[in-house]
Amino acid sequence: MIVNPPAALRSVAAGRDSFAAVMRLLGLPADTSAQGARWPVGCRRIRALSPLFTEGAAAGAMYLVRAGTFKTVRVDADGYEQVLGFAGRGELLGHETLVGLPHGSSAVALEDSDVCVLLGPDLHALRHAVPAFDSALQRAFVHQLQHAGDMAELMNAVAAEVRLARFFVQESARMMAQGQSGRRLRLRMSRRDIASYLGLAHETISRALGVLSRLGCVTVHHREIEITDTQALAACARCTRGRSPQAAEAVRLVA
Amino acid sequence: MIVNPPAALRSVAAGRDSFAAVMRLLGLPADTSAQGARWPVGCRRIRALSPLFTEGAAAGAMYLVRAGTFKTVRVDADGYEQVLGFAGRGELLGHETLVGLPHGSSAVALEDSDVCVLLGPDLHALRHAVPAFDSALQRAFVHQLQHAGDMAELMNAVAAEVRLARFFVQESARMMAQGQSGRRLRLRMSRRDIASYLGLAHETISRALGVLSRLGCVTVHHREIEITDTQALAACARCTRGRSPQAAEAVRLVA
DNA sequence: CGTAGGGTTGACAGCTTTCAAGAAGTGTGG
DNA sequence: CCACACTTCTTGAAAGCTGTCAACCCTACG
Repeated sequence: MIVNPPAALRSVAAGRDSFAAVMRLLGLPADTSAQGARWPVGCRRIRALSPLFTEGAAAGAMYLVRAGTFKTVRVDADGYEQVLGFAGRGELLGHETLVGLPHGSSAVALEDSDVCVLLGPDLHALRHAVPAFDSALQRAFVHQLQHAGDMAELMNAVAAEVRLARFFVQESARMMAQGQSGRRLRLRMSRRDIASYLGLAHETISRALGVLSRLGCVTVHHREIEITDTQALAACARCTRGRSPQAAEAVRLVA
Repeated sequence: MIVNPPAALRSVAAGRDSFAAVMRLLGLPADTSAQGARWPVGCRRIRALSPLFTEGAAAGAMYLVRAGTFKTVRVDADGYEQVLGFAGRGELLGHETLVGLPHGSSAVALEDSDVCVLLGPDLHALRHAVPAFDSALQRAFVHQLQHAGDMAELMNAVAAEVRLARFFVQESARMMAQGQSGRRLRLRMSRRDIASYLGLAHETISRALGVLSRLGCVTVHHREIEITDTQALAACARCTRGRSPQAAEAVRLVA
């Protein structure tokens, strides 16, 4: 059942890891005695700004982020780059592999990153051989589907600061889910990426950052965001329509 | 393995169907001799405007739409109703059931509808017993994940007419995927639902309809939409930033 | 040292939101 | 069958926010 990786994968392989490591990354008990635990899994190192896979290409493997961050993007008919989401440690990329469809989006590394490579054939074999893995896969899918709802929530908010505040809240939650503090966000993506993700112009992101900063919600140093007032940030994120009264005041004071 | 449905389900049951019917709805060959083909499947009839399930409730079953249309909605912290999507014949609802999570959104019938009920325990059993069913489920998940990308595309467009045009294009594609003509769209949802789905005010939907109508892309009669110029509609849907020149002209002529 | 890319800020035009009112369709009860 | 109430849809006008264009600062890098 062990498959030799195709030449394209082997040439960039950065070593091998055991399947047990994959299970750990998926948040499962690392039962090294379980079936398939010793199954060798290929790894790839992707340099910053390099693509892991490209939209439209045949999906030969699914990837599990071991370290680093990726953005998934889709290029519109008129050449506009739409950011669909960001993936960090423990998240899956390339789910199309499971059903033999081509990749629906590209994945680009935002920093030097490491991924585990789950080849298509192995994927099916492991899913049947290791029920816990299958469950984890289903859980990851459901989480991603719920994330789609979160995205709608982001776009639903009309005011720019509200969208940005919701983005920070979601990122903070993601950090905390990984056991980190959640008060400090180190953004790996550019303002332009955030803008594309939130459906705004990148200049608007700058301005919205200024507003949230003036509100006392966050302090901004380049790409380091510190959430100084969780309550205020949450309050700002809560209002769906228009701006929050305080935010309007903060804007008025500058003008 | 056959499970008695809980009383809550039994009380609204609208009959039973065979598992082969489920397979057919999922686009699989109706191999009545296959394992599990005779497995009885409960059905429910949902009246217009009634909920199939509610956000936050424990997910006891997954549902396959046999007839009718549903909208999936999530209520924001401030009470605003966000429409996440629409589901028609052959589409799945309540995927959280697979992993034992509560429903992340509510599903409301837009017209009198029928669904097949796939109870949680049965789901797991069938997935293992019938590989083709498992594959179909994975395929449905991947499709839904790709649909999340389409949604980002919708929200990404800045101009209201462009969003609406993309919505029509997607709806038309969905009709055609079901073997229908795709030129006539019978909208089951209100303007307000479309507005929520597209992240716009419902008044803006009315105005955007007027623009597309004046452009000759579509003709509007209440909730009946006829696509009169597929090319022009696609052209309008294509431009990501701002309005198309023709659309701007159409708006200018009125004023 | 010069270039390139990322980030910030300003000014203006343009589009959407909001508030408001009216028209049109739907359903119920007498 | 009609009248009434109710919801949906449409249209108008003003205010406000974002997009765009532009200039500028800063850092990284060759």
